[in-house]
Amino acid sequence: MNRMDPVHDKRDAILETALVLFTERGFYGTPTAMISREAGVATGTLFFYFKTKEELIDTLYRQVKSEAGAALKTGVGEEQTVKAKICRVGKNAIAWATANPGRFRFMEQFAHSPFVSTTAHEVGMSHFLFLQELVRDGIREGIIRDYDPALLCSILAASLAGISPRIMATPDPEKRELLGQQGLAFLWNGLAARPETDESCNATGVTAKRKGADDHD
Amino acid sequence: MNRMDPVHDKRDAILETALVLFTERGFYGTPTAMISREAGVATGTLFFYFKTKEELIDTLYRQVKSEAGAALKTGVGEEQTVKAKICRVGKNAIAWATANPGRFRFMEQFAHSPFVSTTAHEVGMSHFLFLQELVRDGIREGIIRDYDPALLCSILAASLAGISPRIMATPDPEKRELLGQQGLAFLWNGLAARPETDESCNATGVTAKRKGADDHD
DNA sequence: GTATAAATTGACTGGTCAGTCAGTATGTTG
DNA sequence: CAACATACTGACTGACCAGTCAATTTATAC
Repeated sequence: MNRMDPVHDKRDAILETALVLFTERGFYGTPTAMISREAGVATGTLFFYFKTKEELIDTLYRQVKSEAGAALKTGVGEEQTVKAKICRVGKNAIAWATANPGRFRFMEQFAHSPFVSTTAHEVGMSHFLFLQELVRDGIREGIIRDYDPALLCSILAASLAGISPRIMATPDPEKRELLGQQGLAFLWNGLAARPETDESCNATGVTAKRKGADDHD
Repeated sequence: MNRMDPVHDKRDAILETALVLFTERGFYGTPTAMISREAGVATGTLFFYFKTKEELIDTLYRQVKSEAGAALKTGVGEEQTVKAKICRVGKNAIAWATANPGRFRFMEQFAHSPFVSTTAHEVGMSHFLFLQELVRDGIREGIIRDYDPALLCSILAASLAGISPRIMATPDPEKRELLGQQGLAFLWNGLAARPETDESCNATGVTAKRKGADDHD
């Protein structure tokens, strides 16, 4: 009986419920009794699977980070150029956040929180190291500015985290598409050694139109 | 006796202590008794100035956000062009975060936290609305890409928040300066309708060198 | 079927903590 | 001085909650 065993309905229910409640009410704002009740299990069951409440949120954080990292990587291997690869990652990021708003908000909230252990934060980071490699490749090829790769990655990650909520809050799918294109165009032009005046990521179909839906707000 | 009265040593001590403890240990992780003890006042005094613990963190959040907003604005009026103004804001942001790491981390941690009331979050946002106006001006002048201004501001804010910790973690002042220049160059090229290949913000002395200190890490 | 282990239950407890309150000190005003 | 208000104190309390544990059910092995 180990973690690989796929039949742990109650364990999964606890994790899923905790994700929602922690995001809505915070860590200490959510009693373990509430988690177990909502998950439909007894209080003891929670502590059977997770020694402490901290271990629960740590597991959750690791899981979500790992999922997100995997989501960002999908299809990157198929792309030929560094630019296309990075655009793919960007699109993946926005798509993942949009499809998993709960998980995205959980990460957002606990990314800088002291409830999650330092090691969990470090393990979480490790899933995004491939981005740094990608940036280094781009610099080597002369297609990305010769700036500090770690800095570029931080900006990239932070920007994607900044773009996503804006897109998630937009109901109209066309407007969403447009915002996504604009956001990615911004990022690519920030990175690019030879930035383009009017379009970006067009090889993969992401061409940021001037307008489209339109200025409001 | 009101909030304008400058002599409230104990109130100030409570706020300052709470800022540090909340950042280090989280909201529910910090008992009010610990705050009052560390601040050198009685438990009752804390509840004399703040009806509840929530009111304390709300006040704190508003105060820090307002301080940060004011810091970003300094000297912007003196600058002539939109580009110079935006670069000024960027430099101000990095300088403020570096000079006030405690406050920066507090904002970072509680920006997405449910402990801070919705209205406090809204009031906090309002201090940064001038940035959006700046971006609109730039678009009108044709110097900034005609993208959604709110989106551009979100990216700008998120990126600055992403750059700052990296710079704060760099001990060597020269390297710091370089990273700051690179970060601002990234942002400007993301925004600019006519991006520059090799430099940015040079009017105000922020020219991002190719290398300088160097790749390590 | 019997034995052994894993999974699950929920009443219970020991400790913690936000907030109270009755009282004291420190002005301020007439 | 008396009367009144503000500032401040710290022991106390009622509620709440993480984690325990003895007992029960379910699954697996022989």
